[in-house]
Amino acid sequence: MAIHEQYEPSVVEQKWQKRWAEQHVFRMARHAQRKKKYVLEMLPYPSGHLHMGHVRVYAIGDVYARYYLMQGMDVVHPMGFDAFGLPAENAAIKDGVHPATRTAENVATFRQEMMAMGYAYDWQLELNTSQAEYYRWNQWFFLQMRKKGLVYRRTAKLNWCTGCLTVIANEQVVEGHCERCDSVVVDKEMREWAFRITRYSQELLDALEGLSAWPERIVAAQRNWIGRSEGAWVDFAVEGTPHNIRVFTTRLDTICGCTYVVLAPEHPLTQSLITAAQAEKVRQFVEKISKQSKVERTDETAAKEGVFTGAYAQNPFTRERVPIWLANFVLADYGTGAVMSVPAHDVRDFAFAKQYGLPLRTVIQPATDKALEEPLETAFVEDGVLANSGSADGWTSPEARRRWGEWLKEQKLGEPTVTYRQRDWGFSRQRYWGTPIPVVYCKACDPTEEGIDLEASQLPLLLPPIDTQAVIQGHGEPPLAKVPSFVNTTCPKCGGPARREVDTMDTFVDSSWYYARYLSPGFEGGPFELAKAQHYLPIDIYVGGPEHATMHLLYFRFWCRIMKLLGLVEVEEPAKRLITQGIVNGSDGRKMSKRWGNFVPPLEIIGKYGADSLRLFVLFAAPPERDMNWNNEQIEGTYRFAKRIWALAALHVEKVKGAQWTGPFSGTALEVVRATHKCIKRVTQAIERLSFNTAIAGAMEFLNTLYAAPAPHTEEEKAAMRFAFKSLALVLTPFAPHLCDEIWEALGEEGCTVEAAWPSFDEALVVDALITYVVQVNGKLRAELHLPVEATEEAVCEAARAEPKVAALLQGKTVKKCIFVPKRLVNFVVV
RNA sequence: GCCCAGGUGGUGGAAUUGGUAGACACGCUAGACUCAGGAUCUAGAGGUGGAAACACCGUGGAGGUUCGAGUCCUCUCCUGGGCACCA
Repeated sequence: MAIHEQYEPSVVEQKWQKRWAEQHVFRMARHAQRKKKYVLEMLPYPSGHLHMGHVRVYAIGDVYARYYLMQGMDVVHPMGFDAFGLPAENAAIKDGVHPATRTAENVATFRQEMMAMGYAYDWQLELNTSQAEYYRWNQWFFLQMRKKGLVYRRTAKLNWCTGCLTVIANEQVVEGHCERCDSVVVDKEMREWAFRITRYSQELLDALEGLSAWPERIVAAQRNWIGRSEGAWVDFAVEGTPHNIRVFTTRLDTICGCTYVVLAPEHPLTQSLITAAQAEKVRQFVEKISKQSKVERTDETAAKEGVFTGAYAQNPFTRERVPIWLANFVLADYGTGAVMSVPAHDVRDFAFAKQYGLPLRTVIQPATDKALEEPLETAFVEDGVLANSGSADGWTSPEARRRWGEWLKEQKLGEPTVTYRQRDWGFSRQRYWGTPIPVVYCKACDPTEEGIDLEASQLPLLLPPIDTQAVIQGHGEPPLAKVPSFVNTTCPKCGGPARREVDTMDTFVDSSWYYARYLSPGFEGGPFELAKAQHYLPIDIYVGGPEHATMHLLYFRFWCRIMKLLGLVEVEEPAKRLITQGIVNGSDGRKMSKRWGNFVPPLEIIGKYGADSLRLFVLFAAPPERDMNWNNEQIEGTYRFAKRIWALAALHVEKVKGAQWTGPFSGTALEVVRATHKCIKRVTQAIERLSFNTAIAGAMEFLNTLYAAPAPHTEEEKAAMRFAFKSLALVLTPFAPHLCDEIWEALGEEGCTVEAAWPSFDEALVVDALITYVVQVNGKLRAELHLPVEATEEAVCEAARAEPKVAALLQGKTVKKCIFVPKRLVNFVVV
């Protein structure tokens, strides 16, 4: 369309989307000799349609992809689909449509809607995790990791989601509910497969230090999640038996104040400790607790309950005899499943001791203040100075922990140690629509069901075709168990009859390494081409939601280490810089959802205002990392901005497109040139510091200046205006690419904006000829001066004093001091 | 309880290093154009007082440092998020 016609976004946008695709503008290695830049947004699950959250993340990534292209880099910017997963399977339960069919439809829709947004993707790199050419490498990784002892099968009380009807990982449980579907999560004793991510707990923690370009909140969330805790284990001998109770404590300094020990009811020693007198009480207690779910048990408001076992242990420090109790608040799977209780110096122990009438002993006194008042009204939990602790009296808490830790080790009674809150990553899912686990069970070769690995040559192990309605029913049984042709197989070892594993893998496995596969998506000789990975990794900028802080973002850091261990990559950390975008809420501030009737489909907005205006809106309304609300009036505002650019271009472009001016600019032309340089500087720096909203504001301000400028008449003025429009098209193209390319073309320029160089600015022209000086008297604003840039300090102060208002205030006073800030202000300090 | 973000007009948000608080935009008001509405353009606008000039007050609250504080320090309140009977 011609620029003098009315602005019609759909026409402009389709034209340029087609042209970009035809000319392969965004193809990886199009300029292979350039420095690489890998810009990536987290790959989406293809649900029905793109929503505003997607529009926002991809718009953020797109700004950088286009910006770095123009900065002369070889930009990789791929997109793909996290296509396995529950929603498609849940839909199949309802309507019997095979997940593969539905997923294919959804992928097509997603791709089409993304294209309508004009994102700068290299679609040649597209990948789909539900395709065998992708998931076969999940299976390959599984086999490699098994060889390294990083995968194992275990029986445990697992998190069973009552909605998804599958086991889920610890990371996916939020306050006792499923992170995905919000259903209640219950305990279920099951066998499952797990990755030994805890082997890397310390490394994952240490390396957080190096992630300086990750948001602090994500780093902090991971640190919390890993939950490193320094302390010591100590063995308490059980009186009259050969057993020891091993406790874990972070407060070894308080050990002389230990007046009882407590075991988790599930502790392996529990049964052997019970005395006849207490047997019935203990049995009832254990039964009661075993019926409670993890959620009930770990609810802090729940009553602390316990029971005396009848047995005693010996404190290895004081040689005292202390009773052994069981209690609901002691967790079997943290530390050693047993604690030493020091009621005087631990809030929880204090409450428990009061409740059951157990004794307290104060062994720590505040370092500075006077001694604690007895009896204690609350536990004193801070570090201090030891008391009532024999020869250790007077030591400080840290000193006691260190010295006693050494002593324990010498005596072989204990040892300083570190525990972590993080658990191994259980990845078995009792679902169909995921990667089959390449393992079989053979009664003859593998009686304990550890699983026998397939040979690498037997991969991929394909998901079998199924009668959807018969197999996917949502009853909580693994659907694959209902497919005899899949289940029944032969043992790779003995050739006898065997059964296949029927669980599939967590989809977080898929997203743990996809970023490496993008670089060579069709590669068949391994998960990816090593040379490509070496050249393009790590990801330079990774954009995605903060909700993945302790799930995907932790798993993919783990997996990167696995890939390094396997010699596949050289880097340890997958992503240098992380940007976590805020949520797009509805206009009422609530989560955008059909339920609240505040849902705005992007496609509708594209149809009404165009993709450029939508991109401008999501980037202008708030800084990328902050939450924002959709606003029907603000989108009108960005649309108006787009129309104003178009209208002014229509007015001038034809007249100025051939204008040439080599000499220095002057008069109104110079003002236009200065405004242009100012705009380039502002936008460039704003992009660099992730402040896209102010980048757009800078362009808006520039446009307002151009509106206010007189229409160009002379060749000089025309050349200045041409320069202004060229620059505007270049700096705004990361935000509104279609519109900018149209203007670029109307100006008679070749190709498209992303193939042009990012404009540079002249620092000398960024400063106005006249500087506004603020004149203060005692720090209060009293006058404004407009003086030439070259005015000296003396001249400025002189002019300031001459201002009538200032002169009046200085009348009869002594100027103690005169503060001069170049190009900014003068402040007279008077008394 | 611990950790992380935040708190600025009617609204979304600006304010690299302490230096004109409120850029830019929405909404609003007035005017122009129009038969009219919409669109568009022009102008106005933190609050209080005042016809105006102008004055005073103003970045959750209280102190402090400084010629000068949204910005730095101390304490405190509130909102959102993460972790947690974690020994």
